Amino acid sequence: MDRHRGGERYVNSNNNSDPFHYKQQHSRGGPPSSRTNFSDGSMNPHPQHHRRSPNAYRGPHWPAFDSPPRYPPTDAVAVGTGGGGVDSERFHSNYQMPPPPPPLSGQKRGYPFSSDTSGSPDGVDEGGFAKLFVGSVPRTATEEDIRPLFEEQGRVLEVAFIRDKRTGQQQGCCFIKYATSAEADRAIRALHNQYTLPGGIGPIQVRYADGERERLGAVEYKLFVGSLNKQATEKEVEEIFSPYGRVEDVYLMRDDMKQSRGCGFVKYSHKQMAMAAINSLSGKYTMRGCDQPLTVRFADPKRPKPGEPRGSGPAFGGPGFGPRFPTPGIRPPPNIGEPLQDQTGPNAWHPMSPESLRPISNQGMHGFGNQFPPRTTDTTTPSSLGGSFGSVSGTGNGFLTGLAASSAPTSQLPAKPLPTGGPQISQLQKPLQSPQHLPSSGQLHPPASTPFSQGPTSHALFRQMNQVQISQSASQSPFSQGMPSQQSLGLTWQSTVSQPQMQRNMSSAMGHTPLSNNMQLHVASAIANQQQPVPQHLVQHLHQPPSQLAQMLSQQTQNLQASFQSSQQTFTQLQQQLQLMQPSNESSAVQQGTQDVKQQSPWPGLVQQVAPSSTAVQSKADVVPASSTASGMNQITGPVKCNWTEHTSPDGFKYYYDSVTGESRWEKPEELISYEQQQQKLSAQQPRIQAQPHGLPYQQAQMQAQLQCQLPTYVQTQVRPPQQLQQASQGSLYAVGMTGQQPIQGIPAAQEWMWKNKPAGA
DNA sequence: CGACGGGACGC
DNA sequence: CGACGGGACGC
Repeated sequence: MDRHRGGERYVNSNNNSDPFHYKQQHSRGGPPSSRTNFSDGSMNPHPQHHRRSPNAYRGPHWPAFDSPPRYPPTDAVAVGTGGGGVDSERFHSNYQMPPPPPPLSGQKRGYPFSSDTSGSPDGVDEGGFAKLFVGSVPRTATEEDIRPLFEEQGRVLEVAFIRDKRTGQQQGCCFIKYATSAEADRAIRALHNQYTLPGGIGPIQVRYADGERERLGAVEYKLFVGSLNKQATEKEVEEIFSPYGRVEDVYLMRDDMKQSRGCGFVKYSHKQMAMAAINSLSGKYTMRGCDQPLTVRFADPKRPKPGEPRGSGPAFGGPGFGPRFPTPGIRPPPNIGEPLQDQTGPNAWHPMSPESLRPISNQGMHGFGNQFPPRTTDTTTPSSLGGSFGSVSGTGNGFLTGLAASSAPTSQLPAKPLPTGGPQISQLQKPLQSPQHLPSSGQLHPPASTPFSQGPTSHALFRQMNQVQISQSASQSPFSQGMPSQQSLGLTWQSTVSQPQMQRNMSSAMGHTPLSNNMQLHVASAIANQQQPVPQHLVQHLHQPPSQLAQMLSQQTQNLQASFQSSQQTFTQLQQQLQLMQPSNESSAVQQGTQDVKQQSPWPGLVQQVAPSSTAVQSKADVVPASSTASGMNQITGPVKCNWTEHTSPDGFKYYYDSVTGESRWEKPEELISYEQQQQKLSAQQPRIQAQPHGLPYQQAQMQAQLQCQLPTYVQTQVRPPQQLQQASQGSLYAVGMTGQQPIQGIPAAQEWMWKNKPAGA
């Protein structure tokens, strides 16, 4: 059980085995009717093992369908160790439907982009609902035990226990119908493997019911990845692929001994992401310790195993080859070879905004572009979907995530991840990899959630935060163990501290910047894997009263936040610049491919912008506690910065989002306008410092390596010559995000370190 | 150079 | 009735 990692993988899912004991049947859950009382979020009727921070969203108030919640309500509660009381008794079978999500505020046309899979404006999915399958439900559970929990995440239309047809006894699982996939998604993220019902043996499993994904038009793009380092973990693989889009799932093929076979599968929710990954990685990226580059191509349809009819099986498209259309209605582009632009996206909406397509289009053809047979090219999707998918889900997590996210302005999808310096980098840069990835990844998913930070974003955040807890409680997860590397610098200290606090800070600090998603995720994972070196200064204080310690941490957190903020800003800016620059090379860039784009990437700009900001931050980073977040940010941003970023809605309309305030509008904000003008001037003045394609990365690598060995992440952002600032900021990101880095000196993570640093050809 | 898991899926 | 058998890109 290590897999299961969907969007947020590595949640250490302990799939305990089933608890089928208990009996007692119960209410059926028809549509809710009367009212209830769980007005107070606090009423966490289900205390118990892993309850994550209690109601992220409580009660009647609907969390998220509105504007981006800036500060997720994390009343973080201690990690549930043992929850106690159970007030389930308080519930009676009456439930009140939470009020429908409030209308979007401030948006002209309501939801510019629906957050649900189908893309329907009213937020209702196909058939008006999205059904989830929930496993590990104690047989004794009643609707009262379940519904409130799920209602925290969305409008629950129905709760239906699966029971033995004959005996009527519950089977330990149930179906939950949500009004939309966005809500279902949220529930998955928030609850899957994260909450153990009273009487339950393990955390509930929450995922789409068999066939739901297909029914909802979801599609996944599965890539086969070969030539992986056999020591690599799912997480590491994810990191390599995340620059091209949110990685929905990573599955490594292992032998009986659980040894990796050196190959596996990576899933994305959009073809563009998959193609970008193929074009950028296949044959070009070599994992540390490997002597040959990765092979990345669309996966063949899964070979159906006898007797594995579960799930919708081949919903359409069957395992083999059938129609390869993602969704019934949508058909793939005529020519397969033609990558780019097809909107074959699973979802109906036109996947990427025009701009987004631009970059991507470049990828279409490149060295390996044609590695994959035509068929796979676009089809893959369906088939994989149908074939393996019905049952796939495991993860629960992500799935529709991608879809939901897609609603977001995937606009910048394409931007190619400035992936590794070039085709043949690798070994040395290995560590670098990540940093490079990050930026792009930000572009990939982020924007998505940004505007509507509600759904995905905030949830993701939550989930991540929650996971932290989980991971901690389940610190022995296979993942955390084998990944010394994860404890990337500095972050470790958090372990000692109060998670809640940390979470709160973090969440408030990073909640909405477009690029922040990733960071959150990484940060969370980093935190989750703490358990190791604790910075000296912290150690010294360990004997202090908790309160003080907490405070200290709090401060550090702030510092961290500052760093993040600046990093985020940096990337945001980067992103902006990218946008600015791209227009110029529209299609002309097509044949140039990745590399070129890379060069264009705003390194220069970054430097300029970042410099001032980082500087500002520095001073504060170390000392200033609280206020640093807000003020620091502004300062960071200084004159050169603008929180507004332009995005394109699925329907092609541009809109603007303020990463700081969370505000979004259709009209272009003055600030942005002037900001852009400013930028143009700058870029005009400073021609681009052509970062040597390979050179830069390498430098970064070194620098990072050094930094990593010395300071805690947040400190890294500090002082450094402007020129290096960019690196510094990246370094911090990297540190945070990357797991695969070199271990901190003196703390050799034995094997990991070994293999990672193993000479390439070795 | 490898190729598909994860518990469970009603009315 | 149940699921076997066949099978495959490009490097």
